[in-house]
Amino acid sequence: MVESMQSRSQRARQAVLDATADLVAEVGVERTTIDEIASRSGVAKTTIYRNFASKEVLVVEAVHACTYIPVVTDTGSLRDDLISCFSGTTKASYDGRLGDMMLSLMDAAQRDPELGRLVRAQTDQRRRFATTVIERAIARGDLPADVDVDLVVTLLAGPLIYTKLVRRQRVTDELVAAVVDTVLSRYGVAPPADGQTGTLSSKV
Amino acid sequence: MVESMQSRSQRARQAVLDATADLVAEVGVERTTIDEIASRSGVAKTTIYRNFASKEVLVVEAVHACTYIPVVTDTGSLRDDLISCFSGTTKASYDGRLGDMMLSLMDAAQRDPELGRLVRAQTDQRRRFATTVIERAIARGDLPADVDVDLVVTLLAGPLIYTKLVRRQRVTDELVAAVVDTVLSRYGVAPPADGQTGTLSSKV
DNA sequence: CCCGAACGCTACGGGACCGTATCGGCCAGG
DNA sequence: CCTGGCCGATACGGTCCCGTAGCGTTCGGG
Repeated sequence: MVESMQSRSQRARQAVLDATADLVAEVGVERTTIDEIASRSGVAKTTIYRNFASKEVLVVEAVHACTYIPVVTDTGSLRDDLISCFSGTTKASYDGRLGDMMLSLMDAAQRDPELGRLVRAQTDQRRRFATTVIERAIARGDLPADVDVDLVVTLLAGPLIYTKLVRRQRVTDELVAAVVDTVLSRYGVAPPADGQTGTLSSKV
Repeated sequence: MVESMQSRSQRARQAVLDATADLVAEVGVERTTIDEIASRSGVAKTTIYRNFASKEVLVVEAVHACTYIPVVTDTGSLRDDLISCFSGTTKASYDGRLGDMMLSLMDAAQRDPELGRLVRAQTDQRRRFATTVIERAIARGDLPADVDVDLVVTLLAGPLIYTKLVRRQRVTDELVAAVVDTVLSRYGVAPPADGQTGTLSSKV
């Protein structure tokens, strides 16, 4: 009953989730087939059907297995924390395999409730990191208390995700800084004097 | 050789494009099948194959057939023109059938060059409307000449498209105004004094 | 050491689409 | 009127994928 007692099951399971993530990233959710997952992972199709109820469940677990959780910094500077937060989430989450999966996941989420919940959870989770940073700034008095936090998060995340998913361009540090500075300027937080778009603190 | 001499061909063609758009909006590009298009449109599968080389070509033409082109206003007020522009494109383009097609199109565009060009063209076209408005404001002196127009468009369009496609929420007039005002404040253009997010001019 | 549980392999029937061929019917131009 | 060209309907072989069954094998705990 203990978790660590399984060994070859566990290895097989991981191989299946890996192959699923790879396939979804390559050909999308729809074109991902159990047969292909089986042949890539080296796990028999029978075994996959024994362990996963449906392709959707499989995809959900595969996404969870490769989701990155950023470290939310607390430097005392709202601007630096936001830049760090969005550099982290955007780079680590939307680059690499998960980035290639997102569009297909969001598309499939329109029709499958299971995947719909998954995408919503992922989106909410990402937003919560930024929300935390902003609420801390409000508590410090760096932002007015009546700021619409949800709106601010949308103003910050929107251009970055749009750049990545719709325009299919790299999200550079300069873009992140420019977005953060633009939004903060509306609330009276000025960007650093040296250079218009500022430079990212080296720890990213 | 004249266009108006075809009649039943023309009707059939339109029925096929309509059915294709409906299907893509409902079930996505991948699950859209020629058989189903045939049965919905009442046009024989044979005829469809005679007139369209591939499903991708068919989808491209279907999208073109239902693309809305907004009227770019020129009121002399940058703020009003931007709000009008983005209200128009976001509402008319991303609501309705085209809105339901976009995610699936963008996903499919990752793998099919034909659809990739289509999505890119659509995106560029939308951006050009905003670009026009902004460049006119620069010419008037309402904005500094060294403004990064491309960045501004991204800052404006990003939150709206993100709200629509990723969060699956309605893009309200209030959101459009809030986004425009936030971005313009960075460049010294102040929102109207009455109310924080401003009210949309009635002509939208 | 040994037995049971889980796995790998192969094979199967069924279904969905594809793209094409065949043929009969209908509409338009000459 | 009548003929050529386009359309509609049907049918077909082929391919891919599904989900399950049967059976031999292998690994791990007792």
